[in-house]
This record gives sequence, structure tokens and C-alpha cells, in this order.
Amino acid sequence: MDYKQQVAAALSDAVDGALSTEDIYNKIERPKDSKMGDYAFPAFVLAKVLKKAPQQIATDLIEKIDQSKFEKIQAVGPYVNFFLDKAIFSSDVLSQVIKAGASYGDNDSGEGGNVPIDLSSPNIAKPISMGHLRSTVIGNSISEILKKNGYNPIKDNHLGDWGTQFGKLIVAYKKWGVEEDVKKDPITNLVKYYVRFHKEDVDQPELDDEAREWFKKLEDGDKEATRLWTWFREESLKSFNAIYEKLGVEFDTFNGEAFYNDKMQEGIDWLKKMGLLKESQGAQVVDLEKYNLNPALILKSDGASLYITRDIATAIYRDKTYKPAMNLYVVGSEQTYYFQQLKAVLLEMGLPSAKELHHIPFGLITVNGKKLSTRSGRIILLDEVLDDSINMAKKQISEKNPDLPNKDEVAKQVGVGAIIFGDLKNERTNSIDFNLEDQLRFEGETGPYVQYSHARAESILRKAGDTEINADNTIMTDPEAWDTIKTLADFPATVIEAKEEFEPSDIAKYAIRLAKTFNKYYAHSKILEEDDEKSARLALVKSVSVVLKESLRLLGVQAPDQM
RNA sequence: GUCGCAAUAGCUCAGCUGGAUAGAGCAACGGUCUUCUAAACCGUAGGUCGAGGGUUCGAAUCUCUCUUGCGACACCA
Repeated sequence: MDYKQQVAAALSDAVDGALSTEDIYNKIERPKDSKMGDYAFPAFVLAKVLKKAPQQIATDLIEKIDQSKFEKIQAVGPYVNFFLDKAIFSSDVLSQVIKAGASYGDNDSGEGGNVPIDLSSPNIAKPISMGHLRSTVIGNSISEILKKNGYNPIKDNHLGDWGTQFGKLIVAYKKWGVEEDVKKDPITNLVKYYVRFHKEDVDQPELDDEAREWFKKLEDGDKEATRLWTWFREESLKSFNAIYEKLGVEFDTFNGEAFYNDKMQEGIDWLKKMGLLKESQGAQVVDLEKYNLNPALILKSDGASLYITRDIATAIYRDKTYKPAMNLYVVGSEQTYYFQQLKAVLLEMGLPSAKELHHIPFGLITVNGKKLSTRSGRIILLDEVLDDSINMAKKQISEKNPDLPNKDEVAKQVGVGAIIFGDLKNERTNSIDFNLEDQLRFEGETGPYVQYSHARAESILRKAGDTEINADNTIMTDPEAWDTIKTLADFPATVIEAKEEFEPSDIAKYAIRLAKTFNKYYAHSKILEEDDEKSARLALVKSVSVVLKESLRLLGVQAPDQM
């Protein structure tokens, strides 16, 4: 039931058509403080039409409004404040949550539409850093959020397994590489060669020519180049998968750039057929002047492909394979301009899904204000941060709850949860200057705080045993209970909002808000006390537990029952 | 240089389509564990919302100018 609609209807009747119900609906707001009611209507908007002072209008309105459906309605200054009938509202919300369980907040607005999502996308032969964390966990969360909104997301780890850097890597390996070292610790050693390459090519520019040659060989299917490439790729994937497992992220496809290597011609032919390709300084470009963008370079002057060539192939492939409702790319905000160009090219080509291509940018992770870079060795390894966090969680458990069963498993859930939640709680596009201390904080508005709140709720439910949980008769007198119930009621709208903005932080902030209001309730009420309201209180605790767990799930964070 | 994004408490950030005294967390100071997990709760202190103009009954929010920071600007991804 839409209670805001009920408020709008009541107002609409009282103003005699001075304002449409829809206009009224849009003007209704939520007071910051519960003491000022559950919904409020600012009378300013009527001042002009009625030529009266807003305070007067507010006072007049409460005389005319049918108050029977509300607990009370008050005029406070220029506002009309509505107080909902708590018993009806509470029973309504709690019985909905308990009946629906984890599917509370589900909607089917996505109509089952396919949504390929580009996420994570680490580069072969390079370590997974904190930078990749963002794409991985944001993409993973958006995938869960889309599912909850009725879409069918397809998570594609668009591996950086192609490109000129492989020419460089092959050259470096052939010059300085040791097979045993790579087998022992692939990423570390491959990176070592790569970094050395970039040191030496400053004085020996001919190295870059060699690298270009080797990449061309790779593109042409040369045997040795292919063998080395395959090997580097396999070793790298092994080490990536260990990290993905720790994070609890799974993918549907691993269609990296190499996958599209033999699919680029179709896009090029398409562009040619439509007369979109033009020669410019020896290279092939698409003019994008009508989009107010610089020309997009499609083929290098030596005929080799570029990032965009493969992305065009990707878009065509996805279009054909999935008939996507949306096509998403979770990639850093530094590539915003590039994605504008890509979308413009695809629009020019008339690709059906081009209109629904969305770049989902996120802010940069820096260290002391400087960009991370494998070449310069300025890098924070995700795996190390995760392990630090897990160890921190272990320490906390041995201090606070030494008798906890399966400590290691819980430490992993809490430690990893802290890192994921920490990344997702702020707006995507904010840039982050990395600070390990901040990452390992488990107090205040953090993942562990939300997990802890959930664990407390579960603990109460365990203690309650098989006491009846009854949501039908929920007369609860504590004001904290009322705030919690109202927050529970906000969940479905939050799920929609998060989908529309592609913004996991909406869910994370919601989870904090719910945890906070529940903790307040917990601190002020004796839930297991034997009285008439006990089963209603348990209904509230059960509902909180369900919705907290579901919120965390949407973020890709586990919710242990004890911690 | 051009374009884009940002600027809110000591630090990290919220602030919904403009609305009631600008809010959290951390850090600081003080209080609450014989009773459901103190990873919690309660309180104190802390602000010219980068600067200046404009629109409006009303601006942190919309608009313009400026300052500062970050990013992007064709043969990398």
C-alpha cells in the first residue's frame, strides 16, 4: 500500500482542485524528525493560488482534511504534518516482510531482459590491485540489484588478454625470463619482466619496435607467440580465481579481448559499408563531429586493431547473442570520454542496443594523491589488503567472542565484507585516496557494523526458540520500533532507486540506516520480555534480520548468524 | 589550452526531484555491560556548505563568473 498516495488523496480532496493530486504527491516530503510526523506537505505552493499566507493555509487545511485514516494531522507553521496509523502500517509492513522473506523488495520491472555487464577486467600478467576491486564489487552488486529488479544480468569478465602489452611481455620474457620462476610465482615474475621492459625502453626505443612486431605476430597466429600468450594467460587466471573466490564473486563469461580477435572484421565491414570510415593521417577514423566529439580512431596506420575495434566487436556480439535490454560497462571514470565515442560510433552504425549502452564510471583509487600504476610499481595488491582485513577480523573475534564456532569462516566473511562494504558505501564516482587504516576499521558505519546488527537479531531469534512470531497485531509503543518499521518499509523503493542510478551505495547507506535504527531499538527495548507485545517485537526483529541480510547480499557481502 | 568531474566539521563522507534549527562516522571529551553479543548505545564540543553575483516566498541543492584540485584530450587500455 502506498501511504504517500493516501496522504496526497486526502489533501487533494481538501484543496478543491487548486492543485492536482499528482502535483501534491510530488510535493509531499518526509520530515527529518519523526516527531514532526511521517509525511509533510509544505503549504508554500498554495500561497500564490489561494493568495493567503502559507501558515494560514496549513491551519485551514487541517479543518478540511478527512482525518479518519490517520493517527493525527497537525499544522506546524507552513507545514501540514501527517501521522500515520501506526498499528495498521506496522502490521502491513511486517507481515509483508515476513511473508516474502528474502524476496521482499523484488519487482519485475526488468521483464527478464538480458543485461551483459563488463566488470573486473584485470589484465593478464598483471596483479589484481585495489583498482580492480572497484570494478569487480560494483559490477557484482549492480548485477544482484538488477536481478532483484527482474533483469537477467550476464557478468562478463572482459579480460585484458590482448593488446600491444603482450608484445612487450613476450620480448621481455624472451630476453630475461626464466621458465621455472614464472611457474613458481607467475604474476610477480611476469610483472618484474614488464617493469624492466619499461625501464630499459627509455634508452632502447628499438625494444618498442620489437614489441610491436611480436604483437603483430600474435595477431597473425604465430606459433611461438601464441604458445607464450596461452601460457601467460593460464597462469594468470589461476591466481585471479583464487582472489575471486575470496571475494565471493563469480562470472558468467570470460570473453576477454582475445575472444573478439577474430570477430573484429564484421564491425570494420559494417563501418565501411555504411561509409563511416575515413582515412586520416594514414589511420582509419569515424568522424563524430555531430556528437561534438573528436574522431574515433578505429584502425592504426599499420592496420592493427585498437581497444575500440574490439569493443565494437564486443557490442555487436552482445547485441546478436543477448538482444540486451541494456549493455553495461563498469569501468573507471577516466574513460568517460572514450565511452562517449564508443557509443556514438555504435549509434552511427545503427546497432539496436547502442541507445542502452551505459558506461558506469567510478572514481580513481590513488595513493598519496597519485594514480596507481603497474609500470611504476606503485600498486596496492588486493589480495594483501583482503588478508590484512581477515587477520584483523580474527583478532577481533578472539577478543570479543572467543567461543565462536567456525572462527576462520566468520573472520573471512567479516574481513572481506569490511573491504567490499567500505568500497560500496560511498558514491561510485568519488575518488578514493587509499588508506589501510580506514579500510580496516570495523566500528561505526562499516560492513562489520551491519553484519553485527544482523548477528544480534539472529541471536535474539535463537534465544526466542519457537516462540510465535506474529505480525498481525503489532501495537508497539517504543518510538524506536516505529522508526525501524518505517525504515523497513523504505526497502523496495531503495531497490528501485539503486537500479535506476546503478548505485550500490544507495543499498549500503540504506543498510547502515536500518542497522542504526535497529541498534537504537535494541538498546532501549527488552525484546524477549514476556508481555502482549513480545510476538510483535519478534516479528520486527525477524524482519530486520531478513532485510539486513538481503541488503548485504545485494552488495555481495555475507551475513553470518554469529560473530 | 579545450572539455569533463569535484570542493560541506580536524579527517572521511551523507544531504532525495530547491523547503522546517545543515547531518553521520572517525578522531577529542564524558556516561552506559549481575539481565537479549559494548564490533553497541547515550551525551558534549566542532560549520561564512571554496569565493562572488543571479533566479525564488525559500538555495548546500538550480544558473553564471572566478579560484583550487583531479581526470580526459587519435595510432595505450
